[in-house]
Amino acid sequence: MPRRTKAQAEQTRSAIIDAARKVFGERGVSRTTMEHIAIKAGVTRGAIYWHFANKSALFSAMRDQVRLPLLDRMNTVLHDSDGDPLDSVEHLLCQMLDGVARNRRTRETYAIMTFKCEYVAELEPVLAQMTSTCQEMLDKLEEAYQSSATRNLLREGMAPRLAALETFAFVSGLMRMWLADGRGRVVRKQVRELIAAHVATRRRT
Amino acid sequence: MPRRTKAQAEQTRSAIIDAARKVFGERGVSRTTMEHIAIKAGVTRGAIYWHFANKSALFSAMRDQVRLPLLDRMNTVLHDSDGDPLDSVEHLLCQMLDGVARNRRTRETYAIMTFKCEYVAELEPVLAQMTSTCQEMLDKLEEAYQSSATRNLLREGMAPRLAALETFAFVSGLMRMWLADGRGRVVRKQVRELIAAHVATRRRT
DNA sequence: TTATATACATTCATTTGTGTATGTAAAGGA
DNA sequence: TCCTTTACATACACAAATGAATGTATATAA
Repeated sequence: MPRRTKAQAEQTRSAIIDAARKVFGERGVSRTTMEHIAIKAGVTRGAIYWHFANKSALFSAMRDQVRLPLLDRMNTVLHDSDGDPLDSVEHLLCQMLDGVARNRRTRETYAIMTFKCEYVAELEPVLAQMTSTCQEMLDKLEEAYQSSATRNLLREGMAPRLAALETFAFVSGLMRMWLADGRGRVVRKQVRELIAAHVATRRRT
Repeated sequence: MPRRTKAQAEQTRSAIIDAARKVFGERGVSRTTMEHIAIKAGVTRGAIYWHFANKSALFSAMRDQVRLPLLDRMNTVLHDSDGDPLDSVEHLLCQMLDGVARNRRTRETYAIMTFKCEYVAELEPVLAQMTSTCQEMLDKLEEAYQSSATRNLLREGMAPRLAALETFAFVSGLMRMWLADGRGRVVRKQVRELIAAHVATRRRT
């Protein structure tokens, strides 16, 4: 095997991440071996250990591929303070679910993070990080609801903080249902309606 | 070690399950060894293999300790057709979250099922079972909302099916948040209000 | 009372995975 | 052109972990 150029190396690196995502999805994170990933990627374990310190580093790399774009979108969508904040919330939720629906990489990664890994030991910090991301989104949501309350757009008697918590619980659960739905399509076809219905409960009548 | 009587055997069996729950919670399911469990339970692996075929059988036994009671409560609470169905729903949701809050066994088991196990291979059927349980609850919820619509108690323009799906997503996410909250108490203190607020969005004004 | 099944403990063979160490050939810089 | 570094492949040592096999003493049924 000749030594590869830098561009080729970058390509194998991403091939390794792709392979990891597939195998993680099939066998679960803890049951997949570096060897499994190597075979799927068409390299040897040596190559993987060259690019990543260990399995959890590889896991993190995979996760970052979807985490960072999400953070971007969250900030973008919830921060255009011109229109109706409730529209922004609805738009964000649709974007999030749409991203999962349309982008295979995103979908598979979320499925792994939800059903195919254990948040202990080296992955415990990941859980903490997720918690802080959630906290951030919670705050953003509360802001949006607060802002819509100020503009007299929020349903009366609805506390922004509680509304934000409820919305967050809703998307969190919805995402989970979507992923678990498999080929059932029970949830997937109605996602848009569901989100609209949810946000509608926030709108002043 | 003398041979134990049947009652004693039953006691060791449940001690093994208790130990498994603890170790699963600490190290995650796939990283816990039969040896770990055995040590925690004060027995040897031989004892565990006598009572359970393997780790996933042990996992199932642990799970059944909380799953079966839940099914009972679901049927009980959502089936007393005298009162306001919306009250029944609210009561059920409170019961579910309360169960997790009050009963350590329930709480730890749910935490394991949510964050500390991978639904692949032998645990794949577990996921399928969970899906069917969810389906059942969804149907029950839809029934309740349908019934409250018939009695003119449901908010106008709210479709029972969508409302049920949204409620389910809500509890599902709420449970997850509750479990992830750890000692933060951000969510836990407001659970009752949250549930009340959620069900309030269903009530006709 | 005796035989048998029970409820474990102990031991063993085998597999499997990890991390590292070492090998290697070509890329890239001087 | 030559030397160093890169990007891997190969090989090795070590540490679990599993499940089965075997041992054993006693409940328990007949």
